[in-house]
Amino acid sequence: MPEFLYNNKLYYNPVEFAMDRIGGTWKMPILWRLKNRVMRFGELRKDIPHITDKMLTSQLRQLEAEGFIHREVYPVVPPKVEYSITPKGKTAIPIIETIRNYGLELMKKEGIPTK
Amino acid sequence: MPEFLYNNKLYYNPVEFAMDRIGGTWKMPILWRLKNRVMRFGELRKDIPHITDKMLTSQLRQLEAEGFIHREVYPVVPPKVEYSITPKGKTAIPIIETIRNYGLELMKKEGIPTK
DNA sequence: ATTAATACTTTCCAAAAAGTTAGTACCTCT
DNA sequence: AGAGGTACTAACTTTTTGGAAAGTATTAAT
Repeated sequence: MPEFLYNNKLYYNPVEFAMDRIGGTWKMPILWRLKNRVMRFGELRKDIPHITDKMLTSQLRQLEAEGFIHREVYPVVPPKVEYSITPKGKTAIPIIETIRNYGLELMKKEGIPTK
Repeated sequence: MPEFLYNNKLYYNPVEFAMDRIGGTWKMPILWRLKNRVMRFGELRKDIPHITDKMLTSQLRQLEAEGFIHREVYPVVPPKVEYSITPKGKTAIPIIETIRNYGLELMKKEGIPTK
C-alpha cells in the first residue's frame, strides 16, 4: 500500500482516506438525513439524538469544506441556514447504505433487536 | 434510529456498530492481508507499515474476540502463532473493498496519484 | 555465559475526538 | 425594558486512541 500526504496528514491506505472524510460518530448520520431533503440546523439537531451544537456545527463545516454538503444562509433574524447534499455528497450514500446493512447483519448475529 | 447497548457501550445506529468492529486505523489492513492466507505475527508486522507491536497485538485480540480471525498457537520455542480469517471475517472483505474503492475514487477527484 | 529469535506485555505519554457549559448577535414582539 | 428565537462560538474537561521504549519468557546455538 502506498502512503501519501494530504492536508499535512499522513495516510497509509485509501480506506483511511475515505473514513477521514465521512467517518467519525456524526458525519454519516448527517449525510443520511440530508440524502433527500434540505434541512435547517435546528431540524438536524432535533433529529439526531445526543448530538451537541458544537459537534453539529463542526461536522457540518467539515462536510461543507470537503464539498459533501452545501450551506445556504438567509440574512434574516432570527438566523436561518439550510443544509443540502451535493452531487459529491450523494456518492457517499450507497457506501453508507452498505456499511449500515453490514452493521444490521452483525447485530442480527449478536441477537440485537434491529427494531 | 434506535439506540441500544452492547457490551456496556451505547450505540446510536448500525453504522457505528459496524465501525466499532472493523473500523479504526488497523483492523481493515489486517483483515485485508489475511483474506487469502494464514500469516504469522512477525509477517503481519513487516507487511503493515508503521504498526507497533502493541497495536498489532491489541487489534488481533479484538478481532479474535469478535470472531473475525482465528489464532493458532504452536507450543514451540521461539514462539509461533498463526492468524487466519474466519467465515465471519470473510463477510467483512466485500465491505472493505467497497470502502477502499470509494477512497480511491475520492483520491482521484483530489488529484492524489493512486499508484 | 551470552546472544538470538519470536511473540508478546507493560508503563508512561501525547494527540485527537468528543462532551459540557456558558455565552453572543440580532431583531421582533409584548 | 425584557423575553424569545436561531445558529452559532469559546473555554474547558474528559475520553479515546495511538505511540515509544523497554522488559519478559523460553530454549537453542555459539
